[in-house]
Amino acid sequence: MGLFVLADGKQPSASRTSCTYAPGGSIYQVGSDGLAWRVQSGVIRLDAPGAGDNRFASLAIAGDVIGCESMLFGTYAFNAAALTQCQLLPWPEGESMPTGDSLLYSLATAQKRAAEVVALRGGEALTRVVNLIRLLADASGSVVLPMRQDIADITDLRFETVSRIIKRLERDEVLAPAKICGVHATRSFSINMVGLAAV
Amino acid sequence: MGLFVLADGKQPSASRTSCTYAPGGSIYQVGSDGLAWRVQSGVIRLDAPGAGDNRFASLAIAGDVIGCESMLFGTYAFNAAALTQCQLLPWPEGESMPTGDSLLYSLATAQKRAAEVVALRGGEALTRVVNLIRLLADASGSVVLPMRQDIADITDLRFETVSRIIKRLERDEVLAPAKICGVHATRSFSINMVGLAAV
DNA sequence: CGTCTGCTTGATGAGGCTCAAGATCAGTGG
DNA sequence: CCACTGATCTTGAGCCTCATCAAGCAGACG
Repeated sequence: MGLFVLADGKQPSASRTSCTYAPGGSIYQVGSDGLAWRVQSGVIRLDAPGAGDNRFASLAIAGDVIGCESMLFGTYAFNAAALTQCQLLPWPEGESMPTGDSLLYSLATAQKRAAEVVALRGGEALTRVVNLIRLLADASGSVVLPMRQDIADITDLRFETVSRIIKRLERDEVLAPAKICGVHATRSFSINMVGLAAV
Repeated sequence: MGLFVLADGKQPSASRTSCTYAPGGSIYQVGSDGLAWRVQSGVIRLDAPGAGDNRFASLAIAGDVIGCESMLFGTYAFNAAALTQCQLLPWPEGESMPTGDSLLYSLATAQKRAAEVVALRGGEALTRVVNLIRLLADASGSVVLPMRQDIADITDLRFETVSRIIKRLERDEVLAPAKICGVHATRSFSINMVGLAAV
């Protein structure tokens, strides 16, 4: 945890540097005002506020832009929370307004991401969890997962079911626990890519 | 396929007028090039092409912009098909490039729609179908539904399950069949709003 | 040490899937 | 108008996946 750890949602003093959030930290709340952000790393959960509860609405990962509705309406339309450690950069960079191309790119990315999230909520339970792992894995074959309950919210399963599936993937040697300093031991894995493809 | 070929083969009279598609008609295919469109009325299904099959990716209804990725990449990223009779207008209107505000608005709308579609794939079967009906109903309390199979793809249920649920809503007098000329008799309903709210 | 949060695991059963048969609907041609 | 045809919708019976409930375990932290 360094200079820009902001699990409480406060804004950094230097507005053009990236900000880091710890797992579970709230990034912004629906109805409040603030900047739009580009995700540099990590996984962010967007929720639509329901009657008292938070309904999972979407996922944002590296490259996605979140909170841009505040540029149009003045306030955020979702709650955003960090599921893993993540870094955000104010968006757009260097200008007060985004260019047309930049916006178009964000729109296309948002639609692609939405399609992926929709796919995570269909088909068998095992497939859903495996597809989420694929989405969150980095190129080097390691992955830091959100909590079981968050995975359950994303995939519309129960956390017990998610736990059983991940444990099964461990036993089948598709996932191998990989200790990363500061990350809960049950959430960081190295992936057997061949095994994952075979599932 | 030409830009203005309608599902029934007719051509529109002028290029800036809206174009109509019949239920089941293909609007565009992934990889082909063409304009972006704003949906004026009706329901459109976007699919991500999989291995031979079409995986449901998202839904577009009145007000949504579809196909804008072609403005950036030159080709469409999804297959689009009409689920009910629908009208499209080339987008942006009157200009060669959309304004920043127009794009921002489309981005915000897309994210809101994505959250709604995600919600349609979680919770109990009855809730999912009822929420889809709410989404598609017009202000006057009538609704034209897609085919059972398309509803099943959207909600990640089986078409038999969807059929049972809609029939149950009819028996509970939440939905009343409403004959509309040219629409399949099993897809057009008037809604008992009080009954629907009570489900 | 106790407490709290998150994870694992077992037993049980209900909701929705599967398979199968028939009914209805819309279009076509006699 | 009617018969025919293919597509769509309805309904039943049986079964399986996953939800539910419950108990215990593992780390983190004061």
